[in-house]
Amino acid sequence: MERNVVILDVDYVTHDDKPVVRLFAKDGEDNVILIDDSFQPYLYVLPVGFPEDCINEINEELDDVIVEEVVKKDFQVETDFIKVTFKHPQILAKNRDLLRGLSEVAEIREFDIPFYRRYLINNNVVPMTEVKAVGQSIPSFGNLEADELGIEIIKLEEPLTLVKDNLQDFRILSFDLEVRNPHGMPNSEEDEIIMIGVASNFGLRQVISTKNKTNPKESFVCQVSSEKEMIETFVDIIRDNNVDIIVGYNSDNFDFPYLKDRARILGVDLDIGMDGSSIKFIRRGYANAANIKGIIHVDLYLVMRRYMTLDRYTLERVYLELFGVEKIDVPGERIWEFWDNGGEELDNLFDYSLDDVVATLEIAEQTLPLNLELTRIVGQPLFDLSRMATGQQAEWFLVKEAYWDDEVVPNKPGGANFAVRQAEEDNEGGYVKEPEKGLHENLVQFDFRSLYPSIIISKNISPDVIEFGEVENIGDYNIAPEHDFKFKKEPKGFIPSVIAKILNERFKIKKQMKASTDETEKKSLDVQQQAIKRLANTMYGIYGFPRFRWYSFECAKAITAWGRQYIKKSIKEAENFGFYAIYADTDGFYAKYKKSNEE
DNA sequence: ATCACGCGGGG
DNA sequence: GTGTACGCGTGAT
Repeated sequence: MERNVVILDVDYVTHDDKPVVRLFAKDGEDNVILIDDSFQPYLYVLPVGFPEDCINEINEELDDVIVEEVVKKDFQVETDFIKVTFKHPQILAKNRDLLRGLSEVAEIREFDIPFYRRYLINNNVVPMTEVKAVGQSIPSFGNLEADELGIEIIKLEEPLTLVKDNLQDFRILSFDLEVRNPHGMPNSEEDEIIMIGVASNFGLRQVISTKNKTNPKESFVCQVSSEKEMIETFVDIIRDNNVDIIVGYNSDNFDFPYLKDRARILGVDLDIGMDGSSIKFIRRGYANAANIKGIIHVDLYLVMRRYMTLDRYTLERVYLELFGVEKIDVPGERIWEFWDNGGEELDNLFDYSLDDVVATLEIAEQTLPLNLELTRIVGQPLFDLSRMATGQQAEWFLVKEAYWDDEVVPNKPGGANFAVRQAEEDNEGGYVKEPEKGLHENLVQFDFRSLYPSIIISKNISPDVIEFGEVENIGDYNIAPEHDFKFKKEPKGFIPSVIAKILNERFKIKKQMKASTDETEKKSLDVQQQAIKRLANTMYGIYGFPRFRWYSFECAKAITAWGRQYIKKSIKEAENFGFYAIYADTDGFYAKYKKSNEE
């Protein structure tokens, strides 16, 4: 059978000792899980000497692996690698150190790329796009029973093919808890949930509570008899409304953990996952991320920290910044009093609860389009992408590009290397001319368009074309000011070529945008080009952070050195025409016109 | 200066 | 889960 579905998320499970990728997808109101058991984990080994010697050594040490010689590019140079394919990602992880320690092994590569991410990249499966799935509909898989869960399970028989990639109409639901906490911060063991606010982009506006407004007739409150019923009602709302994306504000750290604790205490099942599973908390560094299989949970707090630069990121502050409107505010430590006192105060608390959850929804509607575009460009799930730093987004984009370029990706800098790098002085950054005090009138403004990306492309700044040794013909190189780092003019470096490619894509989109007469399409194209711009601008940052794969302090220094040279040169040039810069920063300056005989 | 530590958001 | 945030301000040394 074949069926067009939208890919929402991905994971893998172990079935008969084999890793099986599961793609959580939707076809309208139908939940579909696609099963693919055809993909196997692998890593690359760089041999010390003859590949055969290395292959023999690996075969002696490891059972149940496929060992083969392959030619891949390493910093653009065709290189003999050995590809080692394992039966399971965990077996790969277990044998990494052993492989690294072998005498014929110089280096291991691509050993730390999560299995599901490798799957998406290598199979060109892009989350939040519509694809055609060809396979066999099966009644059950592992502990999944299709009828029982009300889903369809399709075992894939052919590679997925893209149908549509600019989908926008996802069903978004926001939620927010209010808690009765008279003794400081809420404690889930003692403090009950008193309200659950829900709002959606398909018209839902509701607060579930055990109390009601003074005038229940014209009320948005859904009154229930207990906290337990409150949670059950919330679960039903999620189940019944075919939700694609659930959003909250700080919901990774507060709402979902709290909800899960209370549900456990009250004996409520939170089995809202497409596979019948409950909310799970995935460790990400020191923080947890709340995950529901088949429903994408986006914590907007994390998104907003990347989306805009503010001194604080409270819901109120972010909302004010985005919409210029003050929200209703109830101080957290007084919520319990409003609840207990009832009357007008309780009415206000209900209004506050609804206001919060509606604000959260509005923020989602404002910011998710960009993140959907980034998801499709980067090629990793929205759940992951919304929790990545921009540098990580750029890195996973590059990992994908590297695969299709036949490049083996560099390892993350680490270990002893890391300490040395960290000790290095900070990169100088852009040129800043402190603004002159006073009120300036009749200023002219000058700035470079995407200065750093342009420099990376025009000077071919890339770790794979940097030359540290003596060179024969200096004319074959771009020489960075101040530091004299040498970059080959040919061939084009990996990162410059990737940036050139996406900026070209951006150019095409902007042209389409201008030509388009459809407002919705225009808007969507605009978001696409913004997403690309963000990614291109982040590439510079990739060079400057010591824990990224393409870290290169030399490249980072060369970019800013050229940047300073360009801006200073422009200021000087402007002076020749009688313009005097009163303030400059990195890629632009403000100047005023002065007559030649004036001071 | 340098370092270790802890915080953010949420109620 | 082929894993272990991050960047900044504070107060102590």
